[in-house]
Amino acid sequence: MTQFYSEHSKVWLSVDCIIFGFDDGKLKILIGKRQMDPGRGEWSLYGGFVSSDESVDEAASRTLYELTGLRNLYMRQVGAFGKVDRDPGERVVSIAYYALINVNDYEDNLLKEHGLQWVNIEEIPQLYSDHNEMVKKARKMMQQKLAHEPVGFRLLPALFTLTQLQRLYEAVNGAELDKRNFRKRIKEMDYIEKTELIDKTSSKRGAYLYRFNKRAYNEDPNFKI
Amino acid sequence: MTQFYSEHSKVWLSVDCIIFGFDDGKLKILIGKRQMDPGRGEWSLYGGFVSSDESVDEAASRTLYELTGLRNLYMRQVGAFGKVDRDPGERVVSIAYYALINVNDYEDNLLKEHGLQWVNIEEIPQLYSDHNEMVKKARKMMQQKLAHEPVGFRLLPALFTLTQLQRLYEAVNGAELDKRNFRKRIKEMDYIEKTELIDKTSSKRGAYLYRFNKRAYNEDPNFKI
DNA sequence: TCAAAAGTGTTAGATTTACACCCATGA
DNA sequence: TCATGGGTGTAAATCTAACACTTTTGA
Repeated sequence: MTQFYSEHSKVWLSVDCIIFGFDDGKLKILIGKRQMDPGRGEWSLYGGFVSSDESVDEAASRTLYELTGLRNLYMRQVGAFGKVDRDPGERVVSIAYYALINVNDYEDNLLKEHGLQWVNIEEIPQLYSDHNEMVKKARKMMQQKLAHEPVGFRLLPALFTLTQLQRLYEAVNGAELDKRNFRKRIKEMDYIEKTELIDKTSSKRGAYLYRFNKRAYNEDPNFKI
Repeated sequence: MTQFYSEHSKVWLSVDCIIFGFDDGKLKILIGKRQMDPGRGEWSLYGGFVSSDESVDEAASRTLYELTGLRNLYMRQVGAFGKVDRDPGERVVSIAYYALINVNDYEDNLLKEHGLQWVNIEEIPQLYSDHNEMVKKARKMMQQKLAHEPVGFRLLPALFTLTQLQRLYEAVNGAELDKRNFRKRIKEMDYIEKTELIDKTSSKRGAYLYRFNKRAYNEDPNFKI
């Protein structure tokens, strides 16, 4: 096992997940009270260790699955966090990932089971270790991503109104958008399809429901890179 | 030592460096033939192991210093590469970093000492393990960075001509730029200062030399983020 | 005197922003 | 009938892209 690199030291590798959700017009993440030492009781991201038979990406997927029961979530690596004493107990280097989920797909009983809750991104308390840094970087990367690729629908139900979509963009960017300009821009995106369905939950008149068309997106020449 | 996480397995952590330089109008990186097993003799990035008393960032700085003799290089993390079998010998997870250096600061004897050479970014051969992936991602990130922040001067001498700067942007973007539009854009950047010095090495008439003013950059309200 | 690189402005087109009113409905 | 959120177009301003000639000088 140690034939090549035995003179070097090994470290524990963990993954930590910044799980973004959108609810009540606000961008939120899932955090919980840490249930293990060191740091028991502190607010923390959900994480896990990378084991020897899985890649780091797989460890992140597995951790997300344990937490949400969902597979194939949209997930991107944020980066490695490797200060010597970032973990108060041992030398642990952590790779952070962010994921986008539709909060409706997330069952409330899982929140209790894992002792987690949704917290508004603007009101994150002090977190364990360097987790606040991770959240900050994840948020910046996610903002950047949303500005260039239509990943927003992953935070919404399969069918959504344009107002919902606009509120989502506003929450992520932290700035209000002009309704007419926003709709003009969406209309140019062939991969956001209007359906004939109408949502009446948020207005008397009702609003058309839209959906994301993945095929149209992949065929859009503007996004062939 | 293992009081908290002993049920989990540890891994070796390495850093790999994508060192960008600009010479002869071309964007290049430093690669060499690997001098250790496994993979001896294959083209490879320069790397090293993270030791127990240094952060991952420090390991990258140290590795860059060993290689170049330079400290405080511009350096950014590319990300963690963690496939199970990415290293043919052992489980090694690697954190890639890119760095920008002025090739004139790099002494040629170091090239020989480390068995390295500058290779045009468009002509990178097949590299050891997943190093080609690292280069690809590093290049994309560097492009992105250069498009939004004036980091280009780190690839140039302290004094440079506008033509040099333009060639640099062209090499990084892989596309030609219009000379007049480019110069107009540069003129608006107060942190790129014209000097009274003239460079005559590349033309009979001579071209004004410019320099980057860090203070002006930090005070530029457009870049307060 | 001429080859080679440096330097310089203007205009058309495209994109972005600002802005206000009518519609449909359930309470 | 009215309060609420849904839906729609135009014009000004800004930004981007295209484009060609003069200058300087060493060989």
